[in-house]
Parts: sequence; structure tokens; C-alpha cells
Amino acid sequence: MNTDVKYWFLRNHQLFNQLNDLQYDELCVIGRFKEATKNEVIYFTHERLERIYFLKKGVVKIAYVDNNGNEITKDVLKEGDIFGEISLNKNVDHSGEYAKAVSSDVCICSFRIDDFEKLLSKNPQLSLKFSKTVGEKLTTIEQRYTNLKFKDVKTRLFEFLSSYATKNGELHNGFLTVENVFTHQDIASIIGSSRQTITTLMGELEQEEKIKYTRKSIKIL
Amino acid sequence: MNTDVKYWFLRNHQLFNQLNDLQYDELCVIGRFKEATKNEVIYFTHERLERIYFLKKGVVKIAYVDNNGNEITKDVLKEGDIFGEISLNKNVDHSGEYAKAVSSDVCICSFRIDDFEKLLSKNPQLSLKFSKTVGEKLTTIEQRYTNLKFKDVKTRLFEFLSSYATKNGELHNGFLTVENVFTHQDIASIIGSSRQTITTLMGELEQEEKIKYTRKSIKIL
DNA sequence: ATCCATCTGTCGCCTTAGCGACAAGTAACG
DNA sequence: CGTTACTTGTCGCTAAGGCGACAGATGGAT
Repeated sequence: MNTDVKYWFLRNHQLFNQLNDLQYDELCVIGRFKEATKNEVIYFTHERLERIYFLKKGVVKIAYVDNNGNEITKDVLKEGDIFGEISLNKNVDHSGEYAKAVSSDVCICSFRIDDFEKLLSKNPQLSLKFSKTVGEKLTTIEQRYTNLKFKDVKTRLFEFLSSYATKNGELHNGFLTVENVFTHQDIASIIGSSRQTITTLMGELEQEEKIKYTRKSIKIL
Repeated sequence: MNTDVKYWFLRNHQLFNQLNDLQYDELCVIGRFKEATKNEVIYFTHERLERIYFLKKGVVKIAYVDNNGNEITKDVLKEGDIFGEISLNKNVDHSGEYAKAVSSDVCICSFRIDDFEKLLSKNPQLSLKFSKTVGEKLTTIEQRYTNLKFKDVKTRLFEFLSSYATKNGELHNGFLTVENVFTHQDIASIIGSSRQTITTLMGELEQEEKIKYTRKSIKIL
């Protein structure tokens, strides 16, 4: 990828849009850029440990393989999201974890966390924005945790779909519509349920005319 | 509280220990200090929204009252932990949430998040440390979420006690020992279970000689 | 067009753990 | 010390939802 394109990518990421040209140049030098196509694996555990990733374009799935050999989806990310070693701590164990492109147009920029730390300490504004981004992720996961503790599967399912659609979809003649990148199994592992239960409840929610779910799209009514 | 004492408090918090004297003076001016004794409530929702809290000393419980009037514990914090509006985002809804002193020697320093943001943007080092602290919290809650999804209550209970003891306790002739500030009900609401189940499992874990639990202390064997 | 892999739909069984009820233990406070 | 409030312990019932099994649908690859 040539420098102009890199430059453009970073310019358009919410975290970096207030930097000046010189700072951009530096970013481009230390960043690693990667494009990926459907089902391509973006990192494996050992190399992940050291890096933080910025998803510029496309959809990425964070997953790992459990003891029984099943792929367990942890999260699905879209444009503007960050992943990898967000805590900037090298000693966290993420064995088995990997990221996989879900769409065919994935564009990612990554930094070694040492480099990224240096960058942060030189750019207070960037650092502050970064804190807020991490804080946002914290809020999301806290919400999911509370839901998992106190709400039944059906509620969790509906709230998951709603919040996903709110965040990533758009209003389309009356209802929130968003492209569907999930299988029932994906949703089950994200919200903490089983594949079969999701299938059943998805049916019920359709009956109740709360959602419209196809393999292509999700609509919230 | 006089300025000397304030000064000392902040000096000793991990987040602030690399600031110079001038920066400390500023901290002391914009920070609000508070001491609290057992069962004293530290904030109510409406004022919490604007503030971030640093726990310098003692034990604090974060809780809220649910629709049935039960107090639900969300977390229990110790020396060095932060709480309140960690995401620096004023628009998060935390209705009903409050913090309560569990020990009799609680010391807290808080900042309005606007002030704190300014502080961060002037101190890149502080900002970086703050990011890491938030990141750490994120890692913890992600771990809890995964546990809640895939592990049974007994495992969660044991891992909760272990990690709490590891973080806050000390090795005492052979086993990890930590002061006990939890009721069974507290633990139940933190790890997502019921009071009765915790009681039963606590008994089992004692039988299996994995823990020793009294109202005063928790030991991991 | 056909094949194979993956995804969705449905059924029934069975386990985990939640919940009400009540008893016994502990400790704070007058 | 005795009253009262909170915490722990125990039992039995019940429901939510996990899980195996299998059938049908969908869709990409050759």
C-alpha cells in the first residue's frame, strides 16, 4: 500500500483526525497496514500480543477455538473499532485468540504497543481520545455483563440486535436496518446462549414483529 | 482536610506519583477530598455523573437498588482503584447507582471530569497511565464476562475469591489471606448467582479444602 | 447443475441453579 | 446482657435453557 493511501486511512479514523501533517507522517512510518479478504485470519496469538489494531474498513470477527474444537466468537467489530492489546499490557494471556475478516474489504492499521505508547505520550489529545475509546468499550462490556446476570436470553438477544443496529445500521423507511454478518452461533457465543435457543427465540421475535432477520440483513421494527 | 494531607494522599496514588510539585499543587486545588466511615454513602447518581473518584484508602462497595428494593452489589473496590465516570462520558446512564464505604477508614479524592480531562491533556504521562488503568479494568470485566458465559457457579466463585485474594491479600504462612468484606449476597450479585447457591458452594469448597471462609477473612489453600 | 459444507429449524430430555420458606447463628446497640 | 437486625445454613420445588439428534434450507465451488 502506498503512503498516500495510508495517509488517507489514518486521516479518516476518528482517533487520529486532529493530528497535524507531521504527526501523520510519523504514524505512517511506524504503522503496519494490512488488507484482508473474506475469512482471512488477521493475527494469531503470538504476534497479537504486541500490537494494537485499528479497523478502518470492513467487518472483523474476534474468536478463539475452545477445547472441543469449536470456534467461539467473542465479538464482531466494524469500521472505527479498535482491537488487540487495548490495555497496552503485554502480560495478558489471550492464547488461542485470533481475528478473522468477515467482509471482503477489510483494511487495518496496527502498531506495536511500545510504539503506540510513545505516540500517546507525545500527543496528549490523542491520548485523551484513546482513553475515551477504551472507556466506551468498558461501558459496553459492563452493560453486557449486567444483562447476562439479570436478563433472560430473549431480552439479551433483542437488546443485542437493537444496540448493534443502532450503532452500525441506518434508518430505512421506518426501521433500523443493518447488514447481517452473524450466524445464530455467533450471536449465541457473544451473548452467552446456545445456537438452538437463538434459533427458537429469533422465530419468536419475528412472530411478535419486533425484528426481521434474514441472512442478508437485520431489521428492528 | 488540610493541604499537606491532600498532597500526601495524591503523592501516594499510583496514577499520580510521577508528577512534579507544581502539578500536585494544581491537583490539590481542583480535587475534592472526602473521608467516610462505615456504611456512609459516597455519592448519589446525579452528582456522580460528573465525577471520577480515586480511592486512596479503605474499601468501597458500588451498588444500586433494583426494582424489588434489593441492594445489588456491582463491585467492591480497594486502595488504588478508581470508580465513577471512568469513561469520561457524561451521557452514560447510571441511575440508582451509589458508592458506600465498607470499612471505617475510607479516603477518597474526586475530580469533575471536565477538570480531569484538562489535567490529562496537559500531562501525557498521566494520560497514558490513566489509559492503562482503564484498560486493566476492561481486561478484568472481560474475564468476568467470559467466566459467566462458560463456567459454572462453583468455578466462578472459586476464581473470584482467588483473584480477589491475589490482588488484595498477602501470603501468610502458606496461604493467601485477605480480609473479608463480602457477604454471600455480595458475592452472588458480583458473579451472577443467588445467595443460597453461594452458601452451599462455599460449604463444598471448604469440604474440598480449597478455601477457608469466615466473616473476618478469606484464605485460599 | 450438482455437490458438499455450513447454517437454520424443531423436538425432547435432563441438568443447573434460582427461589421461597424457615431455622439457626452472629453481632451491633441500647 | 437482651432485643433486634442482619447473615448464614438447609430443603425441596420448579423453570430456563443447554444439549444431542436429525432434518431441511441455503449458498459457494467445481
